[in-house]
Amino acid sequence: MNYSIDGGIFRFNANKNIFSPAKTFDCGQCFRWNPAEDGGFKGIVAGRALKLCAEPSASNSDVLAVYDMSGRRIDEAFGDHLAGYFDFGFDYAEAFELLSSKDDIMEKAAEASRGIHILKQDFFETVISFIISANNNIPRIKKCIERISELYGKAIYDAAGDIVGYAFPEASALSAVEPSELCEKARVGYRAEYIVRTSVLFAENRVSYSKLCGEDSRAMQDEIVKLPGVGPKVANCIMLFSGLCRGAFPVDVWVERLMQDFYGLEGMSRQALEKYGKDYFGEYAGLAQQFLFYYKRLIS
DNA sequence: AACCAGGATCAAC
DNA sequence: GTTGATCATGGT
Repeated sequence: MNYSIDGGIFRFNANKNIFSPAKTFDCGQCFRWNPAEDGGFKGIVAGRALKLCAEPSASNSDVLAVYDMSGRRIDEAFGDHLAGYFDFGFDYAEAFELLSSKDDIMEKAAEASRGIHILKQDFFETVISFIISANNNIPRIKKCIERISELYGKAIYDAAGDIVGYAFPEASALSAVEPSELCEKARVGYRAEYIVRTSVLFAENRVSYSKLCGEDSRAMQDEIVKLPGVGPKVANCIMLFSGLCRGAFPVDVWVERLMQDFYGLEGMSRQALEKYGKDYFGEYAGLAQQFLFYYKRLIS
């Protein structure tokens, strides 16, 4: 194990691949983490409002502290849950070395992306979030998700009894919403019907994380693309960012461009690029995609 | 005012 | 199986 945990304080073994909250939250995989005034981060995970300490500096690069919004440490059980959420059990150093040896571009992208982790996010929340992401931009995606949470999610309170945030809604709650209402109030546009129809499938237990996690990645993707509003790109995002499959390789406009610019792959369909990425980068293709995505946006 | 945003869907070929 | 118009919204 490359970390220990005590009362919400994570201590890492000193190494060059120390977890970077800033990069991890900024690479487009999650939508409910935001920078705090003091350099830390605030976010909602599993129905809890959390505060992370500032990005570890050079002087204390081995510590990460997590608190609730009243400044209290989180309990042990939730600390274990967060260790899974932040993917602290995975050997990023090994994956880093493997990918860096692929080519010079990936080596640079990996170096720039050092510290990015692939979060294991709640399956239903990830599905709905990336349905919203289709043909949309990140600031507006975040606004839509916050509005949906405020409208249909449970309120989260601090020690003083004040509301400090809203959990992402249960499938049963979203499944009962009228699409026209979701469109008007949450401003999700034509995606409203997809969101409700998909939520119904979850509420009826027609699809679940536990049913999918045993399958191979092909069968997994074939099942997930059946969800309304979910195509190949969104399905790959769901598999990657909910912890189902590290070999997923989402191809969007950015990846399409960078595969042209970085690797000279012109005139290829997104489906062809997805296959190319999975074959070329292998079992950690999803991490490679995140490195390239982060690197491309960094230098653009 | 057109164009774009971490695309999906349906019809037409 | 693969391509093209269409989709609602807000920012530039």
